[in-house]
Amino acid sequence: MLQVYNTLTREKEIFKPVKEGEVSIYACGPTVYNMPHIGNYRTFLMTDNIVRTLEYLGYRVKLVMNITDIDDKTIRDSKAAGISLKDFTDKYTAEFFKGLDMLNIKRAFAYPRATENVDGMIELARKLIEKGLAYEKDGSVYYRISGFPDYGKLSKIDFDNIMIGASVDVDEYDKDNPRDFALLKASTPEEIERGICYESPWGKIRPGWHIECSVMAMNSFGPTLDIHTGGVDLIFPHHENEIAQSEGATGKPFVCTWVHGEHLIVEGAKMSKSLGNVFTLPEVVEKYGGEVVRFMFLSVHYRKKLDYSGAFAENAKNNYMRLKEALDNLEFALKNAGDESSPGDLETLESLPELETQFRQALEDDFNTPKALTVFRELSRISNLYLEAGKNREVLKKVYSFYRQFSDVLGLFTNAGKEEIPEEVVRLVEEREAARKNKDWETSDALREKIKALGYVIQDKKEGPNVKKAEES
RNA sequence: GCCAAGAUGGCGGAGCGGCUACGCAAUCGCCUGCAGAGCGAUACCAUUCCGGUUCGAAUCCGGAUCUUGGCUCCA
Repeated sequence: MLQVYNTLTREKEIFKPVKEGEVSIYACGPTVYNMPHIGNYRTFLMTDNIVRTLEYLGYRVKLVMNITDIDDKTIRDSKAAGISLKDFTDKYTAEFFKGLDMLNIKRAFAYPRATENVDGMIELARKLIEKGLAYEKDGSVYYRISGFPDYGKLSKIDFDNIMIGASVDVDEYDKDNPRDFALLKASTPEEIERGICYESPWGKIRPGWHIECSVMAMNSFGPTLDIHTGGVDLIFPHHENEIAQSEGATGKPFVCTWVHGEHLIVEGAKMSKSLGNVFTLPEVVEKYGGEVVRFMFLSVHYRKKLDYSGAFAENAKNNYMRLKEALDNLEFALKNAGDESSPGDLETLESLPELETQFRQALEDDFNTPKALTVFRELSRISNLYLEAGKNREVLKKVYSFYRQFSDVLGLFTNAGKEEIPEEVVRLVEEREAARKNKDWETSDALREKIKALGYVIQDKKEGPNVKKAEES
C-alpha cells in the first residue's frame, strides 16, 4: 500500500489515483536561463524516483514537465548574451536534457514550452476575468486574490501576520492588492522591439510564470491531476497561485497530492552565487560520476535537506562502489559458473522474497529510498556471502535477477557489465595470464601496470582474471 | 515580527516505537606468486539537554538550548 506525504494536508496519505491504475504527474521543470545546478537536479531526480516507483508498483504513469522559456531572467540574459530569446533558451534546454541523461533520469511523456502555450494562457486569463477573479490594469492582467477564499491553503501562510517584505513586488504596475500577481504582463517597448510579445485582447503581452503551469498541466491532464511535484520553494507563491488560477477557473480540485522536494544545501549553507558554492551538475558528475550523484541523492530522503560536501560525496561514492562491486562479482561468477547440479543454497534462496518485500515496503513508505538502499545493501551482503560459499548457477541467477530488479527501480547500474573492454586490453590480459602460468611474475606485474595505465584493473580470481574499467579519481 | 526544519560514534551519515545500519579510519582473517583490487570478521559502540507517554523511545508528545531555512525570483 503506497503512502505519500501530501503538502496540502501535511500528512502521509494512502495514495489512490483518480483513474484506476493510471497516474498523472505534472512536474515543475527548469527555467532555461543558465546551467541548472545540482539542487535543481535533486528535485528532478525525486520526480524520476516517484515515476519509477509507481511503475514498479504496477501503475501506468504519465509525466509532463514544463520548460519555462520566457520570463524576466530569460529575457534579460538573452539580451545580455546578444542573441534571440529562442536561441538562448534552446541552448540551456539542451543542457538540461544532457543533465537528465547524466543522472539516468527517464524522459517524461512531454516537455511543453511556455512559449508554445500562450494561447491557452490568454484563454485562461479571459475566463478568470469573466469570473471576476482577474482584472486588467495598464495592459497587464492580474489575479484577484480576494476573490478566492481558499488562497493560502497549500502554504498555510497567515497573510495577516507575515511581513510584507520590502520587495513585495515593487513592480512598476499598480495592483489592487500588493499580493495580487500577474497572469499576463504588458510588453515593454524593448520586448516589443525584440519580438518577445504576443497579441491579446489587452494588447501586447507576455505570460507570467504562474499561469503557464496551470495551463500546461490542465492541457495535459484535464482539470484534476494526481500528483504535482516541485521544490519546496515553489510552495509559495508558485503553487499557491497555480491552485488559485486552476481551481478558480474550473471549480474543481486541481491537484490531489502535492509532493515537494527539500533543498540541497552546501556545507550547511544555502547555495548562492555570493557564497560561490553553486555547483553545476557537469562539475560534480565530472568528479564523481553520474551514478554516484544519483546514488547520493537517493541516499537522503527527498523531504530532508541534503547537505552536500566533499566528505558526503566521497562517502556516497564508497557506498555506491560496494554495491557495484558486489554486482560485478556476481556477474563474473555467473559468467564462469559451471552447470553442476548441486542443490544450491536454500538459505540464500529463501531470504530473497523477504528482501523484496522489504524493498517494496520501503518505497511504498513515501518513496523512502534510503531505506530501500539499506535493503539493497543487505542483498549485496547476501550475494557476497554466497559467492564465498558456493557458485551454483541457479542460485546465482536468482540472486542476480533480484539485484537487477532493485537496481532498475532505483535507476542504478544501468550500464554495468556492458562496457566493452578494448581489444588491446584483452590482449594484454591474455599475455599476462600466459606469463603467470609460466610463473614469470616480472612480466606479469609489468603487464598489470600497463593495463592499469590504460585505465583498467584486474582482479585475480580462482576462475581467472576479472577485468574492468577503473573508476576515475 | 511570523512560520518551519534539524541536532546521532573519531569522522561522514541512514534509521524514525523493541537488535541499531552503511561507509571512512583501526585491527584480524580469507583470497593471491605477490601487490593492488575484492570478500568476511573484530573492536570502539554514539543518538543536544530536561521532562512526559509507553512494558519498551534516537524514533511519539511538551519545554529548553543551539543551528539552518522560508515569509521576495528561486528546485
